[in-house]
Amino acid sequence: MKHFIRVMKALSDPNRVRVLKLLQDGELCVCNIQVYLQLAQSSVSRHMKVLEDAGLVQRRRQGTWIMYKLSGTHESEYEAAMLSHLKTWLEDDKELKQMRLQTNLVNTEETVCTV
Amino acid sequence: MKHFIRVMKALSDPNRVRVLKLLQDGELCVCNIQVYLQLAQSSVSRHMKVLEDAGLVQRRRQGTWIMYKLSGTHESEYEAAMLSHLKTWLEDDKELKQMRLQTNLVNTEETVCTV
DNA sequence: TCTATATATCGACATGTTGCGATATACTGT
DNA sequence: ACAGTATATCGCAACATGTCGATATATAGA
Repeated sequence: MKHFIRVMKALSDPNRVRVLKLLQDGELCVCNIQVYLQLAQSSVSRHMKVLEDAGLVQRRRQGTWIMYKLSGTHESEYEAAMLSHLKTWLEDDKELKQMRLQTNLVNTEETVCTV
Repeated sequence: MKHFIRVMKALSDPNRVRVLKLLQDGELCVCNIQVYLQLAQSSVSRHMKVLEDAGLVQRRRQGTWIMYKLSGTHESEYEAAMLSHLKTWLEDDKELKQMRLQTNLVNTEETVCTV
């Protein structure tokens, strides 16, 4: 029950859902995510910790960057199922579409973490 | 997005998840749910409102009782998918098992809303 | 209409969450 | 070792949530 609640809580915040949708297009570092969410760096960092604790994202260090991606291995079936659903859910969301267009732009600029 | 968040928030509280698991065994009125959750009546009532607003449960009045059951028709795919998952999820939870055993007991006593 | 029962709503309080800026930590390159 | 960059953590304020008791509302039956 505890872990299920943790996953549901992680998915209960719009900004965290936005991150998960962004990560569907590929790995991102905190500094990039910050640009899309328009939040303070400390806020983004905390959201990412919540997502990681829920088993929804994985991190790896690449120099000074921390790269986040959707979790591939799953502690429980909850994360796997929810990440799978999110691939199709919210695809029509205008705000998310707009945000992900920006993702593509940033990914082609030199500011991206192309490691 | 708004509705998705509403569903996730509704599922982010252990007591509300307990209610949904209880309702898998059949319709229940607030007074019965109150017994299982061991909460004040006003608290149960508010939890039920959250679940209803999320489209997860349906209510019908039967005299002075309000009978709640898992929602059959769904405004969005989120509720349907989550209710479907919950049928198999958390089935091994000891605390939930214990609670649902009590359900069976209560359902055979005259205290039940056998309408 | 009056009483009893079931449920919903209100107000208050404690706790949890989200946001921020400031600061600490970790790594890179010089 | 030092400076620069990226990320995490801390402390605080604002807001949301969960709980309760008290009260309001709705229905059934006398």
